[in-house]
Amino acid sequence: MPEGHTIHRAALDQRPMLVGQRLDVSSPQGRFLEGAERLDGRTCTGIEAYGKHLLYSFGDEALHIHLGLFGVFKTQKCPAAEPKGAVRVRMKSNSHCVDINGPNCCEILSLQEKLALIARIGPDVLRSDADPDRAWSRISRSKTQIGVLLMDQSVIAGIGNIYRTEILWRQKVSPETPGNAITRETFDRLWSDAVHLLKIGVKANAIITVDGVKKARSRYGERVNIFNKPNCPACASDIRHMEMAGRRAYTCDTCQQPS
DNA sequence: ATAATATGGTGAT
DNA sequence: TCACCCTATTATC
Repeated sequence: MPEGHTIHRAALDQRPMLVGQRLDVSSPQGRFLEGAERLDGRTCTGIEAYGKHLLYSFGDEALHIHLGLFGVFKTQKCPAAEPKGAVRVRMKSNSHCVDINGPNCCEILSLQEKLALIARIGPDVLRSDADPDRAWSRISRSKTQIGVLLMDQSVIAGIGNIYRTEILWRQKVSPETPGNAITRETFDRLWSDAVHLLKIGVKANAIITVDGVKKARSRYGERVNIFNKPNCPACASDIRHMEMAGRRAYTCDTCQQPS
């Protein structure tokens, strides 16, 4: 589930459930007992997403959540059901209960640590305050392949493995193109398409990169163009895949040119 | 039914 | 380079 759209969607969903209320915070699984005790009974003052990170503010301190590969948020109305699975954190307001299972990262940050985290994350395509020039300056000066750069959260935040593959295919750019061979015009297209697609992702609460598809049926299915697919929907060529930034990237050598 | 795989990133080795 | 986090879907029998 978790590329940037999932986290921004969670922020939108959970704000009205938690913000402005005193929360009962616990760790049913037991691996966040100290942190839960520290936050228990305090008022949640805001929820903000930065790339794939979610920050629940409690005054100056913040609960920092990163879902990793298989962490999940589960929300329900009160009264809450028994915790299901390994619930690291449960936060209950008067009205709702939010459970977080299997996060990669679950910690309390001081104000200073929170600012440091935000500072090391690149511009987030889903944030209106994002500055694409920061990403452009990194990309245009780098010999690293664009497929690697798009996955580097310090260069550009929010894009994950599926969006990387799909954005490059839609914009007909080979993932193996060096960053410094990307023109400003091409970069602008990549950035705009990322913004466009992740916004759709927030709305649908799913990754959809095929124009005209509205609903998510299965995980891939008709929702993506070439990710995990054998053939290109545009030209029917074989889709080639390679390891890039530690994950499998896909490309169509006919449709996607180096630059 | 059970097994394999992955939309991610950190910290140890 | 690898273990970890331990969910959800997909693949295989």
